[in-house]
Amino acid sequence: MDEKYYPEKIEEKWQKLWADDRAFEARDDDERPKFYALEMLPYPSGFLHMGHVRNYSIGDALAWYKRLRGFNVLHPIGWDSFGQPAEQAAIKRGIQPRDWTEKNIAHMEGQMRRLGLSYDWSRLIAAHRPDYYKWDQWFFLKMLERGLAYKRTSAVNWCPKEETVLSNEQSSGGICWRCGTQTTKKEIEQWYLRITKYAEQLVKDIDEIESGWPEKVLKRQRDWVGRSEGAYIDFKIKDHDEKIRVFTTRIDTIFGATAIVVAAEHPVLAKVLQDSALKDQVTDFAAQVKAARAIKTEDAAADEEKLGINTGQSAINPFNGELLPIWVANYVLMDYGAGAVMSVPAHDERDFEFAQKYTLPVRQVIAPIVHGQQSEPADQAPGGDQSIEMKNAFTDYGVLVNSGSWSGKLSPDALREMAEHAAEKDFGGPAVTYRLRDWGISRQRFWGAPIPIIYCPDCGMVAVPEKDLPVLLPDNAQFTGTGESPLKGVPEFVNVACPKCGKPAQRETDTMDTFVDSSWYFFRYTDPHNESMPFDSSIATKWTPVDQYIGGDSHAVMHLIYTRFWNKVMRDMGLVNSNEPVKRLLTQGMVTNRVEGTDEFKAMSKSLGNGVDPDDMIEAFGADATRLFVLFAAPVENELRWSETGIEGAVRFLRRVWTMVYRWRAVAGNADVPSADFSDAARALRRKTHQTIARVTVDFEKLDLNTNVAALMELLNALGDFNVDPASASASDVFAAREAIEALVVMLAPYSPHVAEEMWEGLGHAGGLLKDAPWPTADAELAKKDELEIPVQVNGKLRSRVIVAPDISEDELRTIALADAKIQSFIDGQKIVKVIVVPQRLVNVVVK
RNA sequence: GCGAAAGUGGCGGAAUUGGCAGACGCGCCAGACUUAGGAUCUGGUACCGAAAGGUGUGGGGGUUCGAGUCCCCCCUUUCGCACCA
Repeated sequence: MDEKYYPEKIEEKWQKLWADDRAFEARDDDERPKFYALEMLPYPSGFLHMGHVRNYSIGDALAWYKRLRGFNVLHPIGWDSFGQPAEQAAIKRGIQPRDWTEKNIAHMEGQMRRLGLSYDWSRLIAAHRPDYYKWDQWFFLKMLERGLAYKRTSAVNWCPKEETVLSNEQSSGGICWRCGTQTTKKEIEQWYLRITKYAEQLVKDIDEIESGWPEKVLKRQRDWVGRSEGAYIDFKIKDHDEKIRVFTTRIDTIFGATAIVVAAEHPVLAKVLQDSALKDQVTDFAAQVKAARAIKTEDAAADEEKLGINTGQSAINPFNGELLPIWVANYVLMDYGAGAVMSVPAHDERDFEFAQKYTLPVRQVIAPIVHGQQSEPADQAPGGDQSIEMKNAFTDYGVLVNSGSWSGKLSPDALREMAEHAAEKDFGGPAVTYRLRDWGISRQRFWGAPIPIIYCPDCGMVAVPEKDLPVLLPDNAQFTGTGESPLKGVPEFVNVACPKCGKPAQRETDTMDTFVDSSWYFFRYTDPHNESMPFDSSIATKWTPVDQYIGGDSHAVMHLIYTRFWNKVMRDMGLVNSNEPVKRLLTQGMVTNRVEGTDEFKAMSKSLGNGVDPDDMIEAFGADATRLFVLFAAPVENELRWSETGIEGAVRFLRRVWTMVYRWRAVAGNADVPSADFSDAARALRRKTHQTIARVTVDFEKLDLNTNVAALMELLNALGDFNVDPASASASDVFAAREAIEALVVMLAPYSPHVAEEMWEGLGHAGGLLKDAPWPTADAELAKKDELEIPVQVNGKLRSRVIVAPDISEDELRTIALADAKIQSFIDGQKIVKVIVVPQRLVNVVVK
């Protein structure tokens, strides 16, 4: 240990020692309790950014902490290395995605190592390497066997000029991002995974993770699945054999239905319109709606004017036999519920708006409950059924009116009983719908795992046999940027013998969505070199579920719902035991920086020019200070505003710790508890030491890392206040200082591991690594104060403080407080109404 | 439009969950050491006031001996959802 702190020197030293020692490799046969700390695996874009640094600093601090607490810690890292940017780079620069990706990985891995992150590098994985994506393909085949993977045609965004498929983002506003042509929808065949089969579990099992996941993420998961309880009702169509099925969550309002409205795509239209005079008109309208929808961005939909047309046909309300006109309208969607609704203008805002526009009758059938009593509907005689004036739809629950024999019932009862009635009479019944759609995984792209399917002219669609996996991506694809899968242009890839009959056949040229790779990667970490299975079930069961997962909340829906789905599939395959893959989730906040020339803080980005390069920070301040600052500057879930002066403060702190350790290093050797009494100053220091240990330990469990660092700073300040010269210190003073310093160094390790290791060595612990040191233990007795300063209030205002023994009785405390001269002067002749004594806390004298 | 969360010094943020508001750091001010200081160290720093004291956690009301914390209304900001029947 040098006299001065030179980050670059010691950081390199310890990184090398850790690597040589393979210090952070987890062992499957370690008997200690396990802890799985995981950060979301990065995309190898080329450079680490500050968001990564924050993410990994949090994860690494936790991994270090758990290691020091005696856990067998698994802390792995890998690369989400399939995906679009590699293909874009290939198109732009005429290089192969593989070369671009590998180069980026090499560079970013160097950056990670310079940060000194304590990963188990022996478990590194990368999605684009065949030993990984082989198992994507294997899982696909297993899902195919289980009926969980299937192919169907569906509408995608299509640019008619370039003849290519576009993602939603690429056709934003209905305009092709490259050529500006108006895009259309096109039906193409795509592979899907049947995630909807798990919709119910994806909602229900939230109970299991409720305590460990952020509320807002759980809400978004629930919303995404969109479970909705209600009822189906079949409306017979007059003069036809057809029925229209409707889904509603408000069957209690069915007597208020004044129309049936169906989606433009509804198949029943063709049937009921066959002989209708209105056929052409309605068909034209439906076509217009479909065309408009194809070019609409999704967020514009809600603002769109409601449009409809009467088909001239009628449906029969099974509850009262009433005839309802059948309309087609743009606000009814084919892909939700049944693609048709009963329109109840009085009690649904959308139906109300629609009814106003087309002057459909509004009939109130739910009355609000006022003071526990039913009130009569306004402007309407009891029992009447005429259309009435309403200013808004009344959408709350209430009491049924104008609803035949159901009148007088409360909405919640009516919902249940009317659905049961529909079931008994066989025209409907209780039903649950979900917004969740099956997961389309086909991509007409090169840089992904090939879908292991072969099309044979004789045998049809044939799964690639397991023994033939992996289906390798070729090395020589051409990237034209037309949007066609580049694999189509590689005959060696496409042309293959049919595995069944041996005749010439063709491979599927679509590749998988990269979310497939990231759905199960953290299971692969548990057994990354397995050549016969994605992972050994018993090993994965030992390590999973993940104890703490850390990442950005941009993945609150997609990735996390896919990985929860995948976990459940793997459970049903017998590969894992748990229902949920992740016990605790932390969504860390963004790292922002001032945008040049403004007062605004925005996420660091190249285009805004407000990015900060981690390498520059490491060079200027060291990895330890960079990491420390990132964790100290804000609570982990908050936005983190970058500050150059802030990071200087972190360096300053580390330097002061260093100086303190250096001062005491020589005399800090004796670990025996001295027989002589501790001075007041030494007792105060020990109190602070033990209070800090207790506080840091609690805060770590809550991941309150910013207050944790503050506690360490306080401990250093207390050491500064302990104004004793090491050269002439008594044995008890040396002991107290040593205790504080060693605790400080060990507790600093999760934040700034290099400097902590160096100081630990400087304190005479040469030979062993700090990671094997024991976490300090808080002694509650030593942490106790030997006197308390109790605030004394008069009428709730602070007027004085008294110093008392911690074990003072309530009566004594009251007496001492009342005897206080200042308090006396404030009471001064007034009558004492009562005295509130909160033991250990405060006294409040109430006077009048 | 609907829903949720959050508003605390010049700034990032603390506050044992109803009990001393502003821990810790940044910044700023003063001093020391220095040829020098964008280094280091010491002290100060919510606001008003010379002081006694008063005021203070977005605004207004309420509950309570006591409210940053609980309840009601309003304002602002951020995020999420967006015709989901």
